[in-house]
Amino acid sequence: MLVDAMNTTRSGRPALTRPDGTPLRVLVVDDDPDLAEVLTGALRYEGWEVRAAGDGAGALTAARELMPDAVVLDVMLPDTDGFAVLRLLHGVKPDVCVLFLTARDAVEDRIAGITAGGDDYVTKPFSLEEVVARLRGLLRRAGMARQQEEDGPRLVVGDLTMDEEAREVTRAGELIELSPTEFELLRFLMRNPRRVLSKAQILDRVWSYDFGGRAHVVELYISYLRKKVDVGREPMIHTVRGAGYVLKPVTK
Amino acid sequence: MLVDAMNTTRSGRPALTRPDGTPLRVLVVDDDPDLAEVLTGALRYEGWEVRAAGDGAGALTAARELMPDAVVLDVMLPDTDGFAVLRLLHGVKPDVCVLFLTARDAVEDRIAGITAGGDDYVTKPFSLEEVVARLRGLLRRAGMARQQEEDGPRLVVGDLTMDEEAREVTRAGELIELSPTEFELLRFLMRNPRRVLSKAQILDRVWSYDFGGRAHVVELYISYLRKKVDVGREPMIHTVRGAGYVLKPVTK
DNA sequence: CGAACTTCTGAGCACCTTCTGAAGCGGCAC
DNA sequence: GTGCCGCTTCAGAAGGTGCTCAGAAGTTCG
Repeated sequence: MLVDAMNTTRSGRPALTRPDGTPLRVLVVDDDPDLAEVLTGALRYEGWEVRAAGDGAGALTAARELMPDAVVLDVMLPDTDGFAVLRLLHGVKPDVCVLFLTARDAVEDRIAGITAGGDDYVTKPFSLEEVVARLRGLLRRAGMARQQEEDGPRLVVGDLTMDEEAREVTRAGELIELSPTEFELLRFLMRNPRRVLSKAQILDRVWSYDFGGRAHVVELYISYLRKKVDVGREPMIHTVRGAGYVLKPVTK
Repeated sequence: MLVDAMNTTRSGRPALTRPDGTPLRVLVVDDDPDLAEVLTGALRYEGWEVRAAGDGAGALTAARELMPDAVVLDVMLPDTDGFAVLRLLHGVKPDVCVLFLTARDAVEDRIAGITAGGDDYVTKPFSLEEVVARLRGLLRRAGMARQQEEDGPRLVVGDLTMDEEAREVTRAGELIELSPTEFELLRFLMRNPRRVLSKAQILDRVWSYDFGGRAHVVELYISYLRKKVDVGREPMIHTVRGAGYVLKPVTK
């Protein structure tokens, strides 16, 4: 029963689970407590079991207890560097997936080789949608996740489809080209179909956590999306005045 | 079921397996822990079962436990040299394949003698694509691997084909001449069709692990490839702004 | 030893993306 | 009907990304 409750995200969506149906286990390692808190919250929202640690030593202890399927790991830690932690983690659990967090201007330094093993990284500042999407991708490719949806890495709402790996979006079979932000916004909408999403919610999920701008950008990007997704067709993106936006399959 | 899950690489590609369908077993022997870690990760990503050792003694112990199909062996080890280890390994498992890792200026004549026996070598610094490709070739030639794909050492995407052994590439039947780096880049793309590959991923996989340069070279080599592969034809190499590159068969 | 090739760097350019501000539109309340 | 508020759209600035060219340095091969 407990397991059953944890099989569902707090948002009501079916959760991505381990093959045996229990929740995926994720360890968050970052020395910034605020950031760790935000990440932890977002991953719990996905229906996953999450623990946090603030340094390499704590990460190792936590990993031994939790035996996580994946680790979200800041490259810059107070006591050690990410590469050493990676080695230790692989010692604890050889098949663990790792998503590195790294500063934008530090991209070049020690990322070399990290993506080679199938692991991935995200540069700060990042959006929560991106972190979650990367993590889902990692877990799916590693065979650690059981796909509850039918067709894997493909999102489908009505005649609108999104292949996350190929980064391909089609409506009624027609290919649609999207900029990175447009793509992420649409992904968020498609992962929450028929649910009204407020501008604040969208801003929190799709834009980086340090974005100072206003909700106006959301309106702007919705209009961009409509031009590419809805133009000349029955609209799927709807405005709910005073509440937000919804993506719905066309009903007749 | 477990075996079945392991028959697939983490990237979703069908794995090269042992004749009985279980994962190939590879032992990595190198005294540089970072390098061993990267190699281990890359080989696991191929869907193989991997163990690592840091010296000759460790290698022997690990070999007795794992009974590997292949060994990736650094010629320079702290306690002994690779050739002595090789003799010991042959004592444990006479038919084991060996891929030597050697410094560029090392004694080439001794290596040459070894390769006559069917084994192979790669000079440091190497790219992971090269190590993986050599290993696949070794295992295939030794009859230790069952090819899950139909036609063995030949990659096909749309009307583009690559014979890895002959180093021959054709598009629509026409022969295309490529430089070594161009060839390896295209191989990586062809082994991951319809998947967006980031520049960092490409850099990690196709360029040597000690390459300090920037992602700019990837753009440059993509442009070289386009000139040879896509020129005057329907393009197969596509740029996904802000994400990376994809190789796709032409769709109409 | 020289020629051809391969690899990589740097600079310049064009285009794309993102975001701001301002004007326009439309529904809803009064 | 009128005015207000929320949403939409336009136009443009600023910065970023990717492509290409030219050339330097290193390598291979005859």
